[in-house]
Amino acid sequence: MLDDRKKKILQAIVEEYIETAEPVSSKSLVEKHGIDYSSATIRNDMAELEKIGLLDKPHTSAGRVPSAQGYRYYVDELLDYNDISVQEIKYIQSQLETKINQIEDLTKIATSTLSEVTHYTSVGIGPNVYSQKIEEVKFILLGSRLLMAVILTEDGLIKETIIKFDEDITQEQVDTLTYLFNNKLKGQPLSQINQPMEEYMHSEMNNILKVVRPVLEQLSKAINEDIPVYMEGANKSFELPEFQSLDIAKNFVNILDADRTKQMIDILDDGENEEEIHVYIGDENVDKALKNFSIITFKHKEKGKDLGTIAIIGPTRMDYSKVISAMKCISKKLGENKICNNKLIGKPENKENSGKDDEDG
Amino acid sequence: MLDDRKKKILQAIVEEYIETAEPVSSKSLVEKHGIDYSSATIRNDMAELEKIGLLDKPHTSAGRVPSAQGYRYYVDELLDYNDISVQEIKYIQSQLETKINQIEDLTKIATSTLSEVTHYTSVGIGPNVYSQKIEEVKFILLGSRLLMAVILTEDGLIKETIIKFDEDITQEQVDTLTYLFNNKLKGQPLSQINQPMEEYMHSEMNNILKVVRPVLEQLSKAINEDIPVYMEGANKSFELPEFQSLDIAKNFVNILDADRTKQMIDILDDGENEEEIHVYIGDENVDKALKNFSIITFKHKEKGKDLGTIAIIGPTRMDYSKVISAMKCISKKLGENKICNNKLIGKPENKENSGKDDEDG
DNA sequence: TTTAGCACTTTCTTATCCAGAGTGCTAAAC
DNA sequence: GTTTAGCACTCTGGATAAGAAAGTGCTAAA
Repeated sequence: MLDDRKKKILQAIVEEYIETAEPVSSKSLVEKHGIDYSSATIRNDMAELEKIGLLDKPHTSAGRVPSAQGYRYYVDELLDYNDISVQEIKYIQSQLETKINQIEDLTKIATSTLSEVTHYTSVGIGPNVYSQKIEEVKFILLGSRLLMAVILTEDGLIKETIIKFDEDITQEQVDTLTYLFNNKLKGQPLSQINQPMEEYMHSEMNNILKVVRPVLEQLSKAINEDIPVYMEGANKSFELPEFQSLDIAKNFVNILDADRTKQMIDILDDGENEEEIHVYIGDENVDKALKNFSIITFKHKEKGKDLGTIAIIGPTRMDYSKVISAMKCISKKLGENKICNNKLIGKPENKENSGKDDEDG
Repeated sequence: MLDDRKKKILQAIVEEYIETAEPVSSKSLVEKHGIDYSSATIRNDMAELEKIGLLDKPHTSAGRVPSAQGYRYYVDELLDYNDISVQEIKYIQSQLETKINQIEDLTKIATSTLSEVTHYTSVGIGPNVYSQKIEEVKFILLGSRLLMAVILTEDGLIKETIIKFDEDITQEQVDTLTYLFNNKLKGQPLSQINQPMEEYMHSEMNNILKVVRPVLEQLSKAINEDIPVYMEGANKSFELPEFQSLDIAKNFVNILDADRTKQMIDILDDGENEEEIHVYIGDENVDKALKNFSIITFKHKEKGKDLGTIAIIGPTRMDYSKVISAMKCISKKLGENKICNNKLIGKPENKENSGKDDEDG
């Protein structure tokens, strides 16, 4: 355990470094942070903090810089969760009050709002489709060879995709399809849409198989590929001093581009069971390419339903306090509004009757 | 007009510079490019080419570098349109043979293929929705307060959006809606969806107005916002030597991020009437931020229908020859396949009967 | 018209020096 | 035992200079 003075020193160094990006000297702590000891005393403490691994030294005659562990200690023990101004709170609220029609839109808005408020790069991904359960599948004939499938999940997610056939299909076939799919798939998770269906269909109705197969193919393709990814403020990161280093800048672009989808989802959707906000500092990230970056994720849930994940990616010298405060503010607002419970899929709701919360059951 | 030797010199300088990114000396032209004159002679020619404005000199004792005008001359007069290997052609063909269900998917695939082949950053945008004419509008009730609208255009574009209501709506209302919209909008361009409709509806049926208004709002929102933008290989650009300059790198990120959508569309959808491939070199670009970059656009058309635009963005020192060759190859393949004419929207087609081309009319 | 030759210019690299900033340690003060 | 003043030591970063390398432009000759 650190004594109070060491805590104060560590906090001051972290905050000063986050603000200035310059190594922090013992003298500046006395002068700017009101730590009422001589610089020599502070130097002794700094040496010890370095020995424990909470501080680093770029070179002998430079000031100190927080290590990854130092940031970790700061985040776990010293953080201020209210580092957000009234204006910012109001801005967040106004943004999230926009009328939205789909959960994905909400994730998108939250992603850009978060980037606006924090001035960091944010990435939002849609909810984990795989585990969601199917409520209904609708098929709409758009042309004689063109079919649209709309999947509604119990969590209120809507996913549509288009299937093109090589031959004409009839409304009758579509009706059979609708019956079959709903009969078999209702209540099943989307991940189940692959093999078992085909087998089932095979035995069930042989003559409709040529219709079923392309539908299945396209459905699983849509489920696997179409997880929406939103990104905001990639350019903001380039204004940060650490992006003077070409290597870091390159690395960053590589992370965001290319397999950003897969990469991110793999990383972000990892810790399922714990708190809604997670902080991964520097080399705590599984991916080695992220060793100079920190990621803060926020999983948007409502009554246990996964509604998407929003993340901030920035240098390890990140304003953790600000980011986490903003996330908590967004989280609170989302919770208050209840804009994204299953009323979104159009179930009747009694606006004025606030007496009873009609849950399913 | 340039004499043959000067042309040869200009071409050699452009190509050498594109390859190496280093100013080209008179000596290297003799040694590496088989121009059979002494370096002094070449120097004289180079001085003249510089006087006409086709070459630049970073400083007195450096070699020469093509100016924007120099690249322009090269592109207009000296370009090789077959700068693409058999393997690359095969790769392009294999990529474009993937089964696709929507025109947008084709644009997406073409965008990534182009980036793969050229190693530059490519951007693809969907067709210009605004001018497309409506073939049919379908409404599907997804829940008691949730309506999906699907717009089919004459060019085979499919655009769907979701409208959420504050009150329950009935199938009857939806039917009326369908009748009204199709009656009024068929054959109209999408841009017409805004005011006139509302006025019409107003006089027509007063009691359905509360349903019509949100539908109109959401439809025009969808039309205005949802022009898909695909980007591929942003990270590839960062490997180029010009991206050592932080300013250029920053600029690039700014162009691609933020208002990339608007910016790009404004720039790319400019020259309507001319050829399908356009080259904008350095300060030829309207946007000043692009003065260090060149953009090559390729408008994908079929029977006069706009099916999207694909662009390559890179430094002015770009392999124009390679990019244009690849685009022509993609263009040819797209034309051969006819995968994206209006058969895509499911109209019957006689595969074996190649006798008559059934156009509408 | 072309070319050999050479002076001139500019960049790039390397070395050296010096000021500035900050630490670590020792010995004294509290 | 804790804190502090003082000072030697270390490392960076900017300025300056010198010399090598690369290329040009121009002149005079082929």
